[in-house]
Amino acid sequence: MLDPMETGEPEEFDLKNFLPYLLNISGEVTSSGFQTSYKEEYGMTRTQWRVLFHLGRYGDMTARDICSRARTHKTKVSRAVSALEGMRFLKRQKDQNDRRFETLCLTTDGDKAYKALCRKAGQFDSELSAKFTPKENAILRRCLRQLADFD
Amino acid sequence: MLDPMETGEPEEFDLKNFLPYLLNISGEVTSSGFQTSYKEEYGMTRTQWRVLFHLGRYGDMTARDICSRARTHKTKVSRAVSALEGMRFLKRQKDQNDRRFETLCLTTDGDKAYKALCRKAGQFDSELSAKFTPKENAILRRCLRQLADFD
DNA sequence: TGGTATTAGTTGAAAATGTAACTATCAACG
DNA sequence: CGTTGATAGTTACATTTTCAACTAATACCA
Repeated sequence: MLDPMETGEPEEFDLKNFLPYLLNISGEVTSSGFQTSYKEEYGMTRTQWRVLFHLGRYGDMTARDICSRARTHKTKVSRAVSALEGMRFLKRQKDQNDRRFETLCLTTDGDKAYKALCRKAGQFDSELSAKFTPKENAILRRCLRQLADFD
Repeated sequence: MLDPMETGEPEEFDLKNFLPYLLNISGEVTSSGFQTSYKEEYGMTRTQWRVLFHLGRYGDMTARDICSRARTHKTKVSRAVSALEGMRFLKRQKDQNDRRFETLCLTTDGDKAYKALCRKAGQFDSELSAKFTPKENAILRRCLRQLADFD
């Protein structure tokens, strides 16, 4: 395992501090715990959860809006929308001015599911937040929003 | 971005501050940028990258070790190991004392790939770190390690 | 007009992942 | 021994995601 091209490179790189890796692992760990609450009860995937929450939280919008707000690819959103439509959680409405668009809006059932999951999400987030001080929480979230290109 | 809709409902939950969501989005955004460097050049997936880096950074170990250190499911690791073996980036060696185990170790090619990608990763991480102050970086990484159940 | 480029969204095939069951090896205990 | 149970790793099958076309509607511009 000796490498003749070794140029005395300092081996300072530490995987456990590499941000993309850390973000993915912590994202998987935290999400997989929370996911059971909607997967078992509603048979929903993570992407479907995202779409539901965007509509529930920010009101009616197009698939394109969800794509850009959630930095999610349009095929993922398209399929999630179809699935949620099949569950009768949302409806589509063609824009009469520009018929390429369709506005998505939650049905009563969809809104009910959103509100129920919203409570669970709030509780789950509180448990996670409890691990840190208010200041750490603020910094953590601000950094993450910046990395996610939010704001 | 628009603020919460004050339509009457007490809407305290904010998606953009929900930790699992934030972690996933920021993880996807940061990883997808970095991923091109190993996907195009080595045809490697994210899981394969993980396995390669664990062996490169921490030395020979079993698949089980990688599973627990990277919090990755054993089927993912198993397939990544097979793929990396097919690329001649690693070899397996049955443990003579307990033949259920096999120790994985990088080949010369695997180590070369690791070192090349290591430089890119270090550079990439520096660019990300530059967005924050040293203190923010320290807090961010410490929080993430804790969420990931590291240490 | 008409031709070209964009944009919103869908679809099919290939790749990756998740889940559960499977093989093989070893340990513990009668 | 032999049975039971645990552990390392693989495999089969279903689901999800990715990637590259694709349709349909609109915008731009000569």
